[in-house]
Amino acid sequence: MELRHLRCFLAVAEELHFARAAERLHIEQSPLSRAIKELEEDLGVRLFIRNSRSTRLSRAGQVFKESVPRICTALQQAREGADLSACRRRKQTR
Amino acid sequence: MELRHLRCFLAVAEELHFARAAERLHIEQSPLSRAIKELEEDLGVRLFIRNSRSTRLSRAGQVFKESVPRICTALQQAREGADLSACRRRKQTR
DNA sequence: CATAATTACGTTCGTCGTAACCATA
DNA sequence: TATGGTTACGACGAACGTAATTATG
Repeated sequence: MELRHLRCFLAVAEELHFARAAERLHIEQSPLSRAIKELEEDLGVRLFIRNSRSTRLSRAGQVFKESVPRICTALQQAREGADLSACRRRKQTR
Repeated sequence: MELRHLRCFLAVAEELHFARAAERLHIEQSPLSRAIKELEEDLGVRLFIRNSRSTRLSRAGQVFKESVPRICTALQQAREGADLSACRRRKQTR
């Protein structure tokens, strides 16, 4: 799994539409479709139920969607924490 | 930032030695060095203080290291949550 | 001068986009 | 038959490994 997969998942989970999600991500539908497929294979679980007229979250997809924000928050906190302590250090240093 | 970068960071942060960390990751020292550099550039912060004889965490690196486990936990929970609900669904379905 | 990290360089693999394809309402 | 998702395929960029380089204790 890579963060790219999570970004793709989130877009599709929110749009429930591959074409719109792809547009939002500034990529084409084809790599998006593949990314979701890769993620599903990695997890061993189908995240979306899609027939050729509609896309909706599977049960597993719903649960997964709920946990993604926690990952994003953790990532952001890591970023900010590092940045903040570097700023403080820069202050101390001069 | 990609998860690859976090895996690399964690290995170096724990080993405090690029060669050992690389070995542990089953990659060479060279891509590892680059990955750390990329991460540092992405964060805009130096994570390790390294001269050619030793490697140690910077202040920002220490803070970052503390936040990485939270990310890993969140990722694992997402994985398990999806997997679990898929199992439950399979049970229900039959 | 030995050890540890980085840079140079060519190769390989992954990801992309275009286009053809398949499925269903 | 129009719409929406997937598969095929060639091109490009990112990541790798080997080897040369730099730096310092």
